[in-house]
Amino acid sequence: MFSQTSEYALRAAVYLAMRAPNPQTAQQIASECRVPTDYLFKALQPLSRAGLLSAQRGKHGGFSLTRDPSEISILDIIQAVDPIKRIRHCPLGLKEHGIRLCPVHKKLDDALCAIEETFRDSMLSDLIDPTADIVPLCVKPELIPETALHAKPY
Amino acid sequence: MFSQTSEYALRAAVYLAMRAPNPQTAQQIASECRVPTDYLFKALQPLSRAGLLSAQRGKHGGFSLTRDPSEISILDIIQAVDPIKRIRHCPLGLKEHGIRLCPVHKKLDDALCAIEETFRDSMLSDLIDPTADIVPLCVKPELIPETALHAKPY
DNA sequence: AAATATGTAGACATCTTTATCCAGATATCG
DNA sequence: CGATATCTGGATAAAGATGTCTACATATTT
Repeated sequence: MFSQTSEYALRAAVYLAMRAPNPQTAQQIASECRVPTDYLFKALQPLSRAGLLSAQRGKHGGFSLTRDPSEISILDIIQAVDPIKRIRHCPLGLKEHGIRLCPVHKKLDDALCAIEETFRDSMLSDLIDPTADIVPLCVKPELIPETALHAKPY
Repeated sequence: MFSQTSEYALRAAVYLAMRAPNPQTAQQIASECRVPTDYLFKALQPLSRAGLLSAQRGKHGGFSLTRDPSEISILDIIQAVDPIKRIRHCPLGLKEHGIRLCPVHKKLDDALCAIEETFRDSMLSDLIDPTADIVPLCVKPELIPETALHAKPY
């Protein structure tokens, strides 16, 4: 339903949010998020192009979010990587009635619309609430390396 | 988001509902629903196997729904053709906490759940309400051949 | 400037989805 | 029974998604 690429991008974004504002290398992200390292670059490229994250080359480089996690939604990530294709015109391409959708496609589009709205209201910060008893990416709090948690930005 | 195959299957199901209980040939369905004829068979096979429609070979054969359109939901069609894959376990495969989902995947699964519920409540009969000013498949009422509309079952 | 750590980009491989083709099975009609 | 209409199922092709590999560009450190 949601593409593998969006799943990867979302994991990475959440991971970066957890460590914001410190940049994290592709190696780190890939390893913690269980994403194939080489493919991760592909998944992050659209996020970079959309201006959601910045990439820094060279030693102490890596990826970091360009905004506060409270200002980036799941929808931002999804739309950048693998946009939800709303149904705007009749998929049968009939011109008898152009814009208005028949009940079938209206229903399908309603579902897509609902997903958009749900994801629009879900900020990365909501997903990493430290008071919750489960932290994202299915890693227990005590498994997150102290060094990473308390790292200072360069 | 939804596969092409489900879209085709849904179109066919709605078309059959509009003409129920008369069987319609793949040719008719394909032509009216704008589905590649040869591919239509593939799309309908899972519906047939799920017992949602029955296929009759030979002259005056064709496909027909096995239940009243008011008792077949969009979800029935979707699940038969291209099931919605709910997120039941952590996609990262970590065993630290098995069943309960972290906030990220919980959110994604909530969206999938909402789709299921919406589609579960949408019956084919709802989509072909003759009092609506738009009939499904984006064909105007007057474009539906009289012969088809008033055909009697064999 | 050289060495090293990192992201970028394009080529390629593999798998899945979508689409096409065709020989065969089966039902109806005359 | 023979001819015709129709669905079935398997082979194959084309396109897109996913995954891997490698040469290269750029930033940091010494």
